[in-house]
Amino acid sequence: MYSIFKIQDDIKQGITQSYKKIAADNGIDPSLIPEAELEVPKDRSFGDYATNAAMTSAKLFGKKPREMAGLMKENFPHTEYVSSIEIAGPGFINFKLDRAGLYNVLNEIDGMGDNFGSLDIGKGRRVQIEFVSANPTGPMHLGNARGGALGDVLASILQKAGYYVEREFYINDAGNQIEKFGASLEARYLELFGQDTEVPEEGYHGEDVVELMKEYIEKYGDVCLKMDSEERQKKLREWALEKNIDRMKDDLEAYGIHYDVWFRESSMYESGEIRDVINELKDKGHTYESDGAIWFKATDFGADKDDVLVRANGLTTYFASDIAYHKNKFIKRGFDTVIDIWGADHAGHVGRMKAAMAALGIDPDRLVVILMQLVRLKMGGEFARMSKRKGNMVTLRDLVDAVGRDAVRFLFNMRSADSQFEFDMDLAIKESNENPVFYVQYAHARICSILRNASSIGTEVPALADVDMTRLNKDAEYQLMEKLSSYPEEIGQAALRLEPYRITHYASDLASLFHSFYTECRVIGEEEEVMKARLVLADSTRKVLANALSLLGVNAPEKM
RNA sequence: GCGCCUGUAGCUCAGUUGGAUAGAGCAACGGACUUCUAAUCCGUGUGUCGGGAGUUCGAGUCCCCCCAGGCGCACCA
Repeated sequence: MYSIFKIQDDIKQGITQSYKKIAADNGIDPSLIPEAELEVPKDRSFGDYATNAAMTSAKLFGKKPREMAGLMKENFPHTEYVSSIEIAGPGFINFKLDRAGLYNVLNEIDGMGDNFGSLDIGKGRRVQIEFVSANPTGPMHLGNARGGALGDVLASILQKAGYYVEREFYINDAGNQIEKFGASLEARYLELFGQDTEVPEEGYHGEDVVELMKEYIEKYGDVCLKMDSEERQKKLREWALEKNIDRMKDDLEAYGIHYDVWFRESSMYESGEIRDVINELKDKGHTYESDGAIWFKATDFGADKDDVLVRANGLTTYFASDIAYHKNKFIKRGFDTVIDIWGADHAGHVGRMKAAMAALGIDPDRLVVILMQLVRLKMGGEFARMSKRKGNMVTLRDLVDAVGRDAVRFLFNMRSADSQFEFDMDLAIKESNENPVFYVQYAHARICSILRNASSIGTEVPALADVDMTRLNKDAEYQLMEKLSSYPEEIGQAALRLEPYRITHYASDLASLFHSFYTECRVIGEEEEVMKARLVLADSTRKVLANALSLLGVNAPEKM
């Protein structure tokens, strides 16, 4: 167990003991007492930890908050880590820690290596996280880039927290949009042979479709000219889909994302799973027919409206596929929890999907949908309107090429999913030197530089047993150690609350404390014992920075 | 019209699930390199927390009503 958790437990137990004693003295039923809550005071000069326990329990004990706090302080047992207790404000109890307890973190980092920060709160539970899942009808856009950064890092965090995690990409390679894609391909194909055709109004008008057909003609010439339209579209569609899927894989790999599973919607048509799930819902009486279509009664399960499973023309909807897909995740593959990352424009879909899960007997709480607010691109001081169908968009690939993989991943993980993201392209490219990611990477490179210089004068990072850690006694050093020791807690928070942005913030904070330490405390050239202790501290910081950056999928350079 | 998300410093955003005097980065200004990387550090200030009412010892945070922006409200995905 990490020392930070031991210390917190220590204080919580102290509070509980104190409570019990006071309860006994006053004849109060101890089971009524609320559980102690620890918090970190906003102003650290108050102490390392604080509790509002006296204020929340004052009423129960029939005392004034400050009086209650005084009693609790008197009855607080002696513990290993707490060095002083003070009462302040309306009745806060502030705890200061014995700073020697902080040195433990250096041992933990040394002993655990890359596993430092790992937790077992997941207890091996199986989590699937599905993200990006862009239509294979063209290149991926900025929203996909955001979803990719969020999903990939969240997956890493959950793994670190002890969950079994699979990353999955759902390929919509069937259905209505794919038909339109085929029609668009055909139009461009014929157009390239001089025929007078037009891309359908609702089709895909982007230049990438033309490029695809040029490439196809280069390879296969006019073989599709003499086919009938249906066959031709099928041929072109199948070829283009594979092409696009391969390209998405390449682009995502370049972005640092690797999926465990690429799941095709079409596979569920072949296996019959879509038909089966529709029949299951029918059999259970959760459907009805209206205007020739088959509807799912989502409103029976709390959704705000029903939705169509089978259209009047006999074709199944995306919704039907998605139900079958999620049943596959939960039932066939047995995931305990499924996390989907969707754009905010799919918000209306959430209630109906959960309703469908409930109808299938799956606890809807096991499906967690993270709604990501949309990304707006600012270029030349204006917000660009983008559309895949119109083809006037900046792609994920463009972004990664222009701004750099590290910066893009870091930037997208700086904000919570439910804030809108304004991506200023000009700023990202022009002023990328002022990007926060470089600040963190620079801290890492600086440490590496110290270690190199030390090595060049014959000094390596010493074994911990040979180091007098009490030589680390400056404020900058204590603050750095405090931050290092809070890393596991930060992982836990990020995992439980599904908030990857906590890790970018943590990395920035840690880098900042290191830069301050660097300015205030020299390493090389100091007295031998001080140098050794600081080498260990610097190296520990380097390891944790690299650890956090690796969760983010961002490089930790040794030189910059 | 209804539902979801958002509104906090000039800009971009945090705010530990209701706690103490509301924070950080950027931008602006002033300092700091003969010494381990100045992509750095130190200092300076700015808030009707969109507005109004309410809940209580205590509200940026919770309830209600408005205002503004984004996204939905398809036999599209």
